[in-house]
Amino acid sequence: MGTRGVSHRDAECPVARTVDVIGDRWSLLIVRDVLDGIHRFSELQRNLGLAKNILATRLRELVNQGILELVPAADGSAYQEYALTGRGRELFTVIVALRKWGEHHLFAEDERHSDLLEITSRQPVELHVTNAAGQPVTAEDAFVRKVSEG
Amino acid sequence: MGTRGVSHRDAECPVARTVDVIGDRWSLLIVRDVLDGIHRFSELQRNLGLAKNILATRLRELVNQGILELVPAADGSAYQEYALTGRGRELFTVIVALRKWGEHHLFAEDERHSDLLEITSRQPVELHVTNAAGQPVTAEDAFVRKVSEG
DNA sequence: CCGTATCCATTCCGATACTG
DNA sequence: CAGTATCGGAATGGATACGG
Repeated sequence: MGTRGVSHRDAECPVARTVDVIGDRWSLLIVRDVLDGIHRFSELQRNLGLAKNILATRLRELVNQGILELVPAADGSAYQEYALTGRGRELFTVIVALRKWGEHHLFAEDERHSDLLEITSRQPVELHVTNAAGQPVTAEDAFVRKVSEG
Repeated sequence: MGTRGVSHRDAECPVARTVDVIGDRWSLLIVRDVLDGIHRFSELQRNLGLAKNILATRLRELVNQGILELVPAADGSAYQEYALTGRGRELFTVIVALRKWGEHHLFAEDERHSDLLEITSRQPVELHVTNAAGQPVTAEDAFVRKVSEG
């Protein structure tokens, strides 16, 4: 990631830059796992089921991007573990958006999936696109203003 | 996409399924462009700057996934163009999440980027993760309940 | 436990040429 | 205009062996 660089026309598009940073097959799943409390290399490897060299590469890139950081292990062991930075933690919204879309469109009626719940209420977390007044905004209600259009 | 299949442990995770469907380098950018009103093959190719064969493959997969569909060209020409299905249009929230994160974390202070505005108010669109009462929920306030944990 | 080094297979991508 | 066919190179992924 980050090595390819966004195409010329996409230099000003935040979507393109984000995809360039975390738009591969593993980065978002790693972030998801760390958000879920999986911090150790071996746990990540076991849970994701990918080869160690690939995991090591992705983790290094995520650290380089300032999304993860290495911190002393919480259990007091001699090792380090991976934690989200502030920037990484804010990928929460991206994970939630992916999750909600998948829940709605990639599961059959009778098929069960994991749920993202608020800890206190134990009710599902919601995601809303709104205007400044808090009213819902759909794709049809919005447009992209380019930089050149001031 | 969709050919690799989610790993065994991830079968119940909507995030993993979504990444498996649209988690490559081009699909989300194609969806972004179609959301922005770019519907024709040649326009997509020019705007994204990718080879025609790759674009053709991606478009075919997105159609197979029920995210895009071919419809008669709006300008009355003999050709067809690509339009979002309902399922595809709902990727709007994913695009907004990617955009917002990119705006905040991948642009310097003095660097300009395109903006996503509500048409009527011309104010930036907002994204909120909330509980059922509409109160903000952060990553620390939420947890994933697995299917096995009923 | 947490990686790195190596090797190989597969996939992905870009450029080009071609077709209806 | 909207693709398909082909080819070569690059990136990615997986398995295994090894080291601090």
